[in-house]
Amino acid sequence: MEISSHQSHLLQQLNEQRRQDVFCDCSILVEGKVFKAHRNVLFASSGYFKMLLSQNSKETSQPTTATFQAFSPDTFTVILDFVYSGRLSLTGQNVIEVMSAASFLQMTDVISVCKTFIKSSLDISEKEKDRYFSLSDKDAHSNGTERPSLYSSGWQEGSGSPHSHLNPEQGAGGISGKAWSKYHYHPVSHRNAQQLLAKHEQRKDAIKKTKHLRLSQPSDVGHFKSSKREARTSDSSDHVSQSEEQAPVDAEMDSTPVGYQYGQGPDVTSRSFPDELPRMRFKCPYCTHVVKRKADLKRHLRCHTGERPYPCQACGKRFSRLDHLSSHFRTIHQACKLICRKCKRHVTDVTGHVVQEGTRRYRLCNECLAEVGIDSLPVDLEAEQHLLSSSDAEKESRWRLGEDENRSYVEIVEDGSADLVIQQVDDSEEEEEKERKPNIRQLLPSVREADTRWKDRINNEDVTTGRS
DNA sequence: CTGGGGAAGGGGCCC
DNA sequence: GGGGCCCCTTCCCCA
Repeated sequence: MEISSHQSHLLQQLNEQRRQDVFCDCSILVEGKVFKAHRNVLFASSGYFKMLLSQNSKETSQPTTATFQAFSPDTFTVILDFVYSGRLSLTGQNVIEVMSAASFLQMTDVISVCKTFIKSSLDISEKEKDRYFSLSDKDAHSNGTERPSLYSSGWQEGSGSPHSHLNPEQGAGGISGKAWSKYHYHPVSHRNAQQLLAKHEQRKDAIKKTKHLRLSQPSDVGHFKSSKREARTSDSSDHVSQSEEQAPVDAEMDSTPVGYQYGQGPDVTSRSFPDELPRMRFKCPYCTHVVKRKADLKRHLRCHTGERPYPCQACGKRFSRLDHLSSHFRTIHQACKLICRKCKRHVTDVTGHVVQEGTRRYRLCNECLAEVGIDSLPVDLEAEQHLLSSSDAEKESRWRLGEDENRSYVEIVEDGSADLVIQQVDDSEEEEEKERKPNIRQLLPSVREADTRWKDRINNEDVTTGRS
């Protein structure tokens, strides 16, 4: 017999304990503000905390503290409230930052909901846009910076609204479509929209600089990095929107944080400015980037969603693009570069050998090999490649490029957010440590030791052999 | 502290 | 539309 109210009651009790600071064994410092929480709850809710707390599990008697500057206290309040209530208070103004924080904290459900929220707001924007264009130009121009079409959806989850502690599919399905009518919207001004973007950019910078934390940032946050080009694009568009304030359509395109072109076809702006823009342009809904091809937009979107559907079979590192994975695999795991790692000289299969260190492979010339006196096993790539056709050597190598895994991954993760989930792989290779356990070097000196053991050995060998 | 090199990642574009 | 290549920038590590 199940008592349906038990879960919510339990959560309520935990939330109450949190508010009264009862049994709280974890302090989170966010830009100077201290949040109290329970380790168990954080562990169960966030991949990031799971990672952190599992590293600290041996010291359970000590209260755990974590420090963040990658997001604001307000944002963390939203996150923490969600953790303890299952209710996510999203608005058009905080959604980017919440998503960014959720990405940092590896809370895939929250990311999914944020993405759905943004996508749904696109629908709203589209409808509003239609209504907007149906209005007279006079109205549009008289509005100045406050454009009715610039609706971003504010969303407060109601009592009966979808619970966020559900899988991404449920989350997406529950919010879009019919359920969307449950949420109310409020207009966001042009200025707010720009502030939203600017704030997001600041947060991205902040996330980049979070290395001072006891825990450095998870690698998956990296997808929020913005390229210079993007920044330039953003700058230029800001300039346009400011200098051409009288051109509503253009300004709208530049300032709207959520564009209209999310897989919907050519940009409406090409209708207004046929001479200035190519006929087919696809605008990123998350930034001001515009591409010519839909496929390029799809590819570009991965840098916002953090989707990394291409895992490396050798080290588990995930990539957003297959060609990046291929490049990584060739460079790191196949020792394709015919250069001695130590002396940097060109080597061939005759003058050098491939050495395997963990999952990493590289080449050493025979001389350096002798110097090092390596007990790492030289890898006989020839024997391996003998089994392979030259064209498909890569895919058929001992480590495959993850076709099967990739397929299943894509099937499972249709919204791409689950790539933030920490995989439990017992390969302890250094890159993997960097990727999934970014703070482990600081928390576990032994890892650092293992990291440098190889270099120390080489150095020692240099000393003993009288070479420098 | 700084410069160089490697790796990663993003965009353009061709096939 | 996907795969792949090339180019570029950024970040990180190391000497």
